[in-house]
Amino acid sequence: MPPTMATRARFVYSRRRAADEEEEQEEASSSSSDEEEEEEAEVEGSDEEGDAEEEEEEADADEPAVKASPSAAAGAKAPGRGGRKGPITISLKKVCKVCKKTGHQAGFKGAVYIDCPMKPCFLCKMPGHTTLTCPHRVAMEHGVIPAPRRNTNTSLDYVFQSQIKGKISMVKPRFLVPNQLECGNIKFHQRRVTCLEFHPTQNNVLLSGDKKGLLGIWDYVKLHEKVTYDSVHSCILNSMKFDTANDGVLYTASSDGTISSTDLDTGIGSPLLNLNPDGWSGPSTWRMIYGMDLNTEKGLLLVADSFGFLYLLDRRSKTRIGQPVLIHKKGSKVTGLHCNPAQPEVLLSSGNDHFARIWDTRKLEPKSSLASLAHGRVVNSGYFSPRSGNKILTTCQDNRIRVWDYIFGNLESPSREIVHSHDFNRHLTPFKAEWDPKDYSETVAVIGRYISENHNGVALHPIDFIDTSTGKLLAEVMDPDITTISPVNKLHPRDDILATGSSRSIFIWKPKNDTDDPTEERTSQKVKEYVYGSGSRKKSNGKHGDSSDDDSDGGTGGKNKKAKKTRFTHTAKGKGKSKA
DNA sequence: ACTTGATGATCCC
DNA sequence: TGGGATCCCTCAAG
Repeated sequence: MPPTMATRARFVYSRRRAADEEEEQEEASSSSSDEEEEEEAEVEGSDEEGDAEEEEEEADADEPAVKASPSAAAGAKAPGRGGRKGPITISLKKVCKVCKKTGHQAGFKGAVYIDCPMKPCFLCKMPGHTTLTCPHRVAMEHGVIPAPRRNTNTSLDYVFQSQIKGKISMVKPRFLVPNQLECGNIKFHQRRVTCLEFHPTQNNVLLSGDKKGLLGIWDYVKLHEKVTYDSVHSCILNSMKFDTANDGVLYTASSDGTISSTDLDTGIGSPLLNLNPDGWSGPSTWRMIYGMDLNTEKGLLLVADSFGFLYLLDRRSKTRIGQPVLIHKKGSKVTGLHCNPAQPEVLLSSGNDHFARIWDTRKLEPKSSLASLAHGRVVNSGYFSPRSGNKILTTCQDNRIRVWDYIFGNLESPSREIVHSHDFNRHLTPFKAEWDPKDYSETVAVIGRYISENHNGVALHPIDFIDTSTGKLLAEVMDPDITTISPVNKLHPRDDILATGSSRSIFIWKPKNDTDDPTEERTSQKVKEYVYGSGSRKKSNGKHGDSSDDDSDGGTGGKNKKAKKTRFTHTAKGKGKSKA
C-alpha cells in the first residue's frame, strides 16, 4: 500500500490499482486522461483562505476537509506568509506533493515511485524525462559518460616519480560478491549509523559509529559479543581509524569537534584534539570534524574541520604541528581526507566547496594543492585506490561517481563519470563509494543506492557493486527483510564480507555458498534472531524491539560493570555512566 | 493509517 | 555576504 497516497485520491487510485505499470508510467510522463475529472473541481481566483476552505468542505463532504487536504490548506496560507501575489490555485483533487500542480502525482504507487514530471530526472538530473525512463536506470552499463584521457604531466609526476609502476596486478582476481545476508544487529544504534570499520586484526569484529556519537563494537560471529560506548563523543561520529602500532586503540573524529584516542577494552577515550575548547557559542563558531586519516609512516594524524582547515597532529606527543591550513573554501566543510597508500605524504581532500584536492603534506600552504578536481556539487568522499594509489574515486551529490584512472595524467576532467543514485538527503548519512581493498586490479567499488527497485512488490534499495573501469553494475545486493536505505558500506580487508549500516541497524553479508540451504527462509530466520534478541532473550512481541533492545543481552551478567578483560561480552554504556 | 520531527545544502534576495 | 525559506524515493515514534 502506498502510505503517501492522499485520501482524496483514493477513489482514483483504487480504480487504477489493477492497472499495470505502463499506465502509471504514461501518467507520469504526460498529462493523460485521468486528470480531466479533477480539473473541474479546482477553485481558482484570489479568494481568501477562509473562503477557500469552506468551498472545499462543501465540495468534499465525504471527508473531513482539513484532514483531507493539508497541502491545499498550506497552499492557501502561503500567500499570506510569503507575500506571494496573483491568483491562488487550490486543488480539490490530487495535487502533486512536489510541484503542487494538478494532473499528476509524485510518490509511491505500490513499490514503484512515480517522479514529478515537472522536475529534472531524480537520477541523472537532466530535464525532459523521469527516473522511470532515464537511460541510466534502464541500463546501468550505459550509465557512463566517457571523458578523454590526456597524458600531460602534472606536478604529481614530481611527487611520485616512477615508483608506482609495476605495483598493479594485471590479473583480475576471483571476485565473490557478498550478496547473501548472513546476520544483522537490529537497532544496535539509537540513531542512524554514520561509519563502519573492521578491526584490523580481530577478524570478526566490526566497529560502528552513529549520529549520537555512540561507538559500537560487535563480534558478528560470536553474535552476542557486543559493546557500546556512549561517552567517547557527544554527537556525530564521522570517522574511525585504527592505530597501526596498537590495534587496541581507535582514533575517532566527531562533529563535537574532538579527536579521541579510545581504548577499546575500556571505552575510555583521551582527547587528542578539541577544536571547541571554549564550548558552545553558536553554530557560526562551532567546529566539526569530518575528515581524518593517519599517515602511518610519520605517525601523523590529519584532521580537517567544517571551516575548511586542515590540522596535523603528532600521534605520540599528541601535539599539533604547525598552524591550521585552509585547504577548502573558507567556512566550508571538509568532508573527507585520505592519505595515498603508496605515498602517504600525498593527501586527497574532498569538500563542500565542490572540489576534491590533492596535496603534498610536506609543503602545505593555502592554495598550494597539486591538483584541484572540480565537481558538480558537494563531494561526499574521495579515495585513492587501495594499493597503487594512482586512481581516484569520488562520490558527489550530483549523482555521479567520478574515476580518475591515473593521477599522473591530466586531472582536469575525470576518466569517467558514472551516473548513480546517491543523492543528498539531510536525514541520511552521505553515500560514499569505496574501493574493494581486496581487489588487486583496483576496479571494484561498493556504494548504496538511494532510489529503490520494485522487488516482488517491495521497494528495496540495493547496495551496488560497480566496475569503475567501465561503469558497469556488477551486482546489486539486497534482502527483502531490509527495506531501508544503506548509505554506509564497508568491505572486509581480507574476507569476502560486506558490512552495511542501514538506519540504526548493521548487517553482515557473505557470498552465497552452494552448500548452504538455498531457501530464503534461512536468511530471514537469521535476521529475526537478532530482531528478537540474541541468545537468552525471548521473543517479546511481534515487532522489532525498541531502544531497550540495547540492553537486551543483559542476561549475560555483569550488566552494570565495566567490560574489563572480558571483551565485547555485554552492552556497556559508557564508563560507569550507565543508569542503575 | 495517518502525522510529526529531526535538520544539511541550496537558492534567493 | 548572510539569514531564511525550501526541499524529491527517510525513518520510526506516536
